Amino acid sequence: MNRAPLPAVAAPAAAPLHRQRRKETRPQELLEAALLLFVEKGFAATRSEEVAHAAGVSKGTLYLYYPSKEELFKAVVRQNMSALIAEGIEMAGSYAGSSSELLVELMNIWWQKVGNTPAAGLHKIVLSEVRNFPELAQFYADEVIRPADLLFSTVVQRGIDRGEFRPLPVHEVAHALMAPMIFMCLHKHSFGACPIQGDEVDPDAMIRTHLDLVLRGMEVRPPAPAARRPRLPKP
Amino acid sequence: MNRAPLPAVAAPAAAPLHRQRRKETRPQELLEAALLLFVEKGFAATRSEEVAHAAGVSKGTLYLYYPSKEELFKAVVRQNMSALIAEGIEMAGSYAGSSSELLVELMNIWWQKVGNTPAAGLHKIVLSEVRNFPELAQFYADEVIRPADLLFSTVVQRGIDRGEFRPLPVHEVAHALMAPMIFMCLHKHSFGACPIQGDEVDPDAMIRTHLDLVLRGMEVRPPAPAARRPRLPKP
Amino acid sequence: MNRAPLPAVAAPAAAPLHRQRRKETRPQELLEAALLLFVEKGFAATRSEEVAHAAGVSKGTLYLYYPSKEELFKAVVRQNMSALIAEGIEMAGSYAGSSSELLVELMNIWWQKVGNTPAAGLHKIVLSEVRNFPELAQFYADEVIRPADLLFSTVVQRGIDRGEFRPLPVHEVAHALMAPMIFMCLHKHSFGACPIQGDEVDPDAMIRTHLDLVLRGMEVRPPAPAARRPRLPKP
Amino acid sequence: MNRAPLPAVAAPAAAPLHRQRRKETRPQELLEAALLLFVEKGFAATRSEEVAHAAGVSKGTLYLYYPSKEELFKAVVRQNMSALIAEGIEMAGSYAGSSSELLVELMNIWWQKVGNTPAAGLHKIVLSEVRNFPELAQFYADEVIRPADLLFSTVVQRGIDRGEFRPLPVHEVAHALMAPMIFMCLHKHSFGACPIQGDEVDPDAMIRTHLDLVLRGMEVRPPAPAARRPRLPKP
DNA sequence: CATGAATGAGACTTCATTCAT
DNA sequence: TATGAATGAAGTCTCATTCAT
Repeated sequence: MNRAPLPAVAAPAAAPLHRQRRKETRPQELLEAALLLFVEKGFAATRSEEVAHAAGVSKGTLYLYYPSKEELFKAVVRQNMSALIAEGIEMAGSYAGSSSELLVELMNIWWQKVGNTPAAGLHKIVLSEVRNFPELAQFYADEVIRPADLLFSTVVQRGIDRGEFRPLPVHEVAHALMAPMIFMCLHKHSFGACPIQGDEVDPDAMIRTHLDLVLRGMEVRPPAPAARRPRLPKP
Repeated sequence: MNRAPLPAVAAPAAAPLHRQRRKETRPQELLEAALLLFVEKGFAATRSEEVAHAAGVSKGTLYLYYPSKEELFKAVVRQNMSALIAEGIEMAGSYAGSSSELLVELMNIWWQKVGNTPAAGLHKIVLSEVRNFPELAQFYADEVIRPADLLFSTVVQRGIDRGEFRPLPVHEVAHALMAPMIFMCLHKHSFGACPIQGDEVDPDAMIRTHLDLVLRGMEVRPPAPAARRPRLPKP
Repeated sequence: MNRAPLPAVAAPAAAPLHRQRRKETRPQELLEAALLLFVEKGFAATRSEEVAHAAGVSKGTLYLYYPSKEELFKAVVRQNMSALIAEGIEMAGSYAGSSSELLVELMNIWWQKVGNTPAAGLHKIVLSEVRNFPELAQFYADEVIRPADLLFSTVVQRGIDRGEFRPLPVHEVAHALMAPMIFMCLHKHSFGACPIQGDEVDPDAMIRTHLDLVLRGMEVRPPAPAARRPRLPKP
Repeated sequence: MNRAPLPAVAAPAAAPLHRQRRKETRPQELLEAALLLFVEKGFAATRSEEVAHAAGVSKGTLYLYYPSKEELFKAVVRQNMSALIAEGIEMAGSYAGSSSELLVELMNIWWQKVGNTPAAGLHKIVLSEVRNFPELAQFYADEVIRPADLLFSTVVQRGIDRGEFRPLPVHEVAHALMAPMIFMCLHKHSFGACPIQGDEVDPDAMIRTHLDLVLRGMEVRPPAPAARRPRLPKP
């Protein structure tokens, strides 16, 4: 594949300072470099030497902190995962406004703090690599999917309880709410990063429309005349 | 990574017809085997010998038809791409019912003929590998994204023109409609394929809910009292 | 250590014949090359590429036949081991002469067929590497040490039974008989292979003397006057 | 190979005396640790960090005393070599008893002071590594083999001169006497250190038998009737 | 003196690709 | 055409050695 002579994605400002000791900050620097490269090129196409170089250290140093490329990968996932969760949880609790507004707020913040962050690319790597790292699947489900599901389900239920939303299957709604957000993350770090003619997707506009549609669709109002409503497929 | 001794994903059903299998179908068989394996393990983790073996031929034969693994990969993408598009286009035109019903129908069929097909996994590989195969980006945009966008945009516009839907930004709506479908495809071929405790997502239920919400959100109806409607974020 | 640019210990007569297919003979050739190199330099100091080169093939080919350097090593031991055993067993049986003569005969043949063979060097590698390959210990004990012990013990017992030898602890005698033989093998492939001033050990003369002494010491004769016999240490 | 996380074979018994341990003894401690580890795992499989750790110092400190692992190895050999020789020489001279008794005494003491000592393992490493350290060969021959040969040859000659032993080739007899001793040392540090089923060799019993046989074989007595003596092989 | 973080040459191993049969 | 043995570039990882602190 592409094999530029060590791109030095984030080459250290001052190269001459060789052999500086920074045991405390090294893991973090390596993790950041690795996140960027894994997201950009995928796990297999990222050489461990590239990661080291991008973090401003030599090949050997990487292995001082992570015993293998696989472990480095998992560490990247774990680190960013925890961050992801922390974000979501801390904002869930005591909200006074309407549930619609809370949802908009949540989505909004999530997009700002996660979706627009390099960590958003994490979804892409995990998606690409779960089959090769089966242990990540459960981890991701426990640490990301379920908590997020819980968060949104709770808010949706709150809206139903308060009479803001019509009765709805909360988990499915939660998924329907999140799916386009995740989708945009994935897009941003795949097609979105390539120079494509005529495919300008504006994430913000898309998300705004998505919320506009779905929130309206959740409102408590008399359904449209039966004749006009299409029959939804049953599995 | 996992390196089972050549799992023979689709071992030649009928070996007895010694090297007399129709040579015309070789490329097709190779592409099918490759699709399955690329989807399952990713591009890099799939060995060309595995593909050959799964297609019932020897390693050398693969190179008789495709000059490299990269070309094989692109051929897989191209072949399945075309199929994807063909499906959608052919049904768009002459539909008599309501636009809502048409959308439901389209989604429905797409899910049947694409989403539930191994070809759906294509999205996953392309997503994972575009950055390593920049040429695929434009190709994918031209062959998949834009046509699909066009298809859905047209139907949405039709609905607006016929007074079924309220005025809406058609492209964004098209994306909002498709995103959860694509998302489900991706999920199915990543997390969905792993044995996870407590993450049972039912694609059909989710999609039904998604359509229910969005179609309702598109309907022409007096908006909710201004006070209750949350302010949507502006970029 | 020494890093000559691929010594080609036994470089193939005709180098130009690249890519000749010899699936049948390859394992044997590799094993022979490996035996020589392992004996000469030890396991760790032998690069797998050297072995391949000495066998006239490329690095990759080695791994077509043996999955790792460790497995290659074990295969070398196993192969030569079996040979060793076969030699010993086949000569044990029906001997008509005196037990002394039989012992001399056995030692003689063993030295011709094993001691003077590259396989003799096997003792050295195994000795050097057992601690790193614990599984070899049992293997070697079962396949080499015990059978050899049995062979010699049987002959010694035969001699005692026939009144040729005085009553003796057969196992200890067996070991005392073999030890100098093994020692010579080890010497031959270590110091013996180095150009040393003033250490000319003549294996044959040494072995002849060893047998002369020990066989005489086993004979049935009135012991020397008690006064002259030294007290042997008791553990 | 085996790569336990630094077993600390001889971890510093008393750590509290912070970096105040007598600097004079450092080299000695390093040599001892190195001897143990080299004997146990071989030269290549012993990491210099392990040696340092076992001696209770850091990796860097090792290099303050020995410029390289090779030099450390040679120092280990040299140091222990001298010890070996010193032992033997000092007792040879003024002995009053019979030569048989002197030999038994020598063997006895050697086994106590060398054979049962970690230094005995030295034979193993040197044997394994001479070919990689050619300079050691001459050194070892000069410092160990020749002096030992001289020592034993002298005693044998003394026995012949005094009419205790029959005329014999003294050097060969010296070798025949030593071989089983060396052999037992080697065994002790290779197979002897592995848990093997059914190969219980008792070094003391074996050595006792060896001496019993050989000393008897050396006695001045009428040879057995010519007819019964086997013809020894001539080279 | 001592430390231990950092380095980088070098070893093992994989696998896409070639080519004699 | 088809095969599969053979190749060798390239990647992962180790560890002897260095050197800033």
